[in-house]
Formats: sequence, structure tokens, C-alpha cells
Amino acid sequence: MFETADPETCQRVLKVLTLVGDKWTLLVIGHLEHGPVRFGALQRAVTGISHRMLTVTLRALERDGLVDRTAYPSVPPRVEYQLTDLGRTLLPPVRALGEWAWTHLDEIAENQGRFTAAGATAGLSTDTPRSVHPER
Amino acid sequence: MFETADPETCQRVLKVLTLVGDKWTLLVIGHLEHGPVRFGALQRAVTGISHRMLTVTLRALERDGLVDRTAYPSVPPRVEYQLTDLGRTLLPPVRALGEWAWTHLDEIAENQGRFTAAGATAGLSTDTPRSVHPER
DNA sequence: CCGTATCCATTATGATACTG
DNA sequence: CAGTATCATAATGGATACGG
Repeated sequence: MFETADPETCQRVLKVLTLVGDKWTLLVIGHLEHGPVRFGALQRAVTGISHRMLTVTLRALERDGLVDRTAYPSVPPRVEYQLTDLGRTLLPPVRALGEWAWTHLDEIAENQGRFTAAGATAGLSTDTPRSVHPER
Repeated sequence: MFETADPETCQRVLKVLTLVGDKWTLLVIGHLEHGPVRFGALQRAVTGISHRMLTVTLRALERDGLVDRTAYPSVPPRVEYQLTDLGRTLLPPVRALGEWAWTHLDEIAENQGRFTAAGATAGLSTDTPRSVHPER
């Protein structure tokens, strides 16, 4: 990736991260995988999300055309959210990250513990320095 | 993904998002794809990143065991960063997101424009409400 | 060249309360 | 049940300056 390390690529990836790289968006998209879901059901499914943040997240996804909102004029109100065609194209990348999370999180937790423990142990490399002024 | 919409899955995905879902981490990882890169080269490659944020990002990746840091005791100093084996496992998901970004960003930009333009047009659904009290 | 610390502005998030 | 508004706070990120 990023074979051409050009500014434009960075810009685009940055924009995507601001879209889906926040605390809740990917989780919400993941839970919309199998069809329409009601607001309340979503909130129960996405552990820990607040009422407000679910609303905010869904509004952003709606604005970006990743999610469709359908309100039924019943009493009490019923509102369902589902992925658009565009939203579904995000599922493979989301799944990839999700599976990575599931597979490697324990390993990372170990590393974090080790890091604080190590600390002073990690000194400079003993590799032969190429020169005093390596480049230019 | 998230077939089992259990709290544990949410926890894990949340943790991963706090690890790699920030503004710069995925871009930095992407630019480390092909081997060791010097600090300065990284900063030039990742358009717009500040000196401070590159340092912060790299420290976090180092702590999590995704990146190795090698300092050569030359003057001026030379420091190289490279992905660990664990870090390389993150490349496929990162690539997937990067490619999605490249493919769909224009479409999203259009949708955003349309949303503000539409606004009042989008009313309630005209679907037949199932009942006044849809569930329970 | 690389790293760190400080200061500061902006943003993201959560709690709460109120409306239809 | 779903949405919105307000407020307080934490987290994020950039500029800058200094040290090794």
C-alpha cells in the first residue's frame, strides 16, 4: 500500500479515518451487517455506546451515504437503520480489522506489559554505524 | 462479523480502534511496509504529520510490539523503524481500508454534498406501519 | 537528526434533561 | 422509543523551544 507515497493518498486515507476511525463507527457498521436494525436494538448490541453517541454516529453515516434511515410513523416511534450498497462495500475491510482484533489483541496486551517492565533494558543498537554522517 | 454481538467482542474491537484508529497510525504502518525507514524519511512520507505526532505514534506502536526501533549511535543520530512480525499481520487489514478509501471517497464526497442539499426533502417513510405498538 | 516537554486550541464523548 | 440540546470534561493534536 501507499507505493506512491504521495500527498494525495495521505489525504484520502486521512479522510477515511476521520469517517470511520472514531470510537464507534466500525462497531455500528459491523452490527448492521445482516439487515435493518432498530435504534434500541443497536444500542443494546454495541456495548457501552451512549444514546447520544449512537445518534451522532448514525447521522454521520447517513450523511455519508453508508446507512439508510427508515422511520415508521407508529406510536411509539420505530426507526430502522440499514447499510446502503456503498455501506456494504465497507464490510470486508471492517471484517478484516475485526478479525485481526480478535486474533492479536492478547499478544498486544502482553507486549504492553513487557514494555513497561523492560524500559531501561533497551539500549542503543550495537550494529556497526555506517559512518558518522550516514547520508548526503 | 460480530455474529455473536457479545460485550467481549465490542471490548476487543474498541481496544483495537484506540490502537490504530487514530489520525496517523495506519498511515505510518502503511509507509513501513517495505522495510526499515528513518524518522526523517517517515515524516516526509506521511504528509502533514508533525514531528511530535510522529514520535508519539511510533512510541505507541513500539510499546504494542508492532514496530521495532533501532538507534545507531552516529552523529547526527540515525534511527530506523520497521514492522515486527506482529506489525506485518496488520498490513492486510490496513491495505483493505486503504483501497476502500481510494475507491469510494469520491462517492462519499458527493453524498455529503447531497445531504445538505436534500435536508427538508427527506420525510418519513411511507411504508405501512405494522401496528401502533410494533413489538412486545 | 532525533527526542521530549510545555503550552494551547480544538474536538470527541458522556451525563442529563426535555420533547414528540 | 427515538431525537435533540446543553453542559462539563477528557482526549487529541499542533506549534514551539530546548536537549542530546
